[in-house]
Amino acid sequence: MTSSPDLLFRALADPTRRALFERLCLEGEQTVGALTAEAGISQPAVSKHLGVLKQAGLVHDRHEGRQTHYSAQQRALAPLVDWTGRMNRFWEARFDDLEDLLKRMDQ
Amino acid sequence: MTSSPDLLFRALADPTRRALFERLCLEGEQTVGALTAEAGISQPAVSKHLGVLKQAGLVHDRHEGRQTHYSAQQRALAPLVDWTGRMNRFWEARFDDLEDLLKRMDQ
DNA sequence: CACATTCATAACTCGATGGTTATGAGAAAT
DNA sequence: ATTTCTCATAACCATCGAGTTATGAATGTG
Repeated sequence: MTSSPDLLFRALADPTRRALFERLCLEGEQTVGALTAEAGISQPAVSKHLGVLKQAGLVHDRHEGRQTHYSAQQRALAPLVDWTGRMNRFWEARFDDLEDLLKRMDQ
Repeated sequence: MTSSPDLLFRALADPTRRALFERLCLEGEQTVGALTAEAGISQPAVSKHLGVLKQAGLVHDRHEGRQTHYSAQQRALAPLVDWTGRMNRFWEARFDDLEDLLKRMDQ
């Protein structure tokens, strides 16, 4: 039972994969060939990385003729944002508590 | 030159490590012994994970007598939040462009 | 001092993972 | 029909990483 943040963190842990995702985010849809041209690794390696990203829901593929276009699915980052939010909420909560404490001590 | 988000993603990619960090975030400072008691793995394994988290700046350790207390450094998540923000900003930008386009088409 | 406790490090094992080359499937071009 | 192009998959290899046990260093305790 691999939870949702787990797949995301694992997929984005690899720098090559993150670079691919960033390119798709910043430059929009790209073919495998275009991605391979700048990735510095072989085409099969790129395809495998794209497969991992796809399984994590981070990218979407569209087949057109004999080439495949990949695009970023930024919505998939939501669980990641939620997670960091949950981890920070408690920091803020404690901060608020501290503020309250200081206020009460001040009176 | 491992960049900042890289260390963070890699550190948080492991579920055991993420669980440790979550515990420190939610329950506050803990000794290695306390963490080991619930981690389901050996003490050396926990120590190693804490070492990785520490190197990523996600936790801070405080030595007191013969035990070490670890606590979460939630501020370290900032680069991660920034990164997701950068990846999403473009999504919003495109969304805005689309909205603009639709408005212009409407007139 | 001798012993116990707490943690970190060393040495090792083993499965996961990222890379490669080879090849096949499908679509386009000649 | 044959060839070419684009991508995915298979098979393999090397490295990495997470776990283990064993042990040492440092601190407290009898």
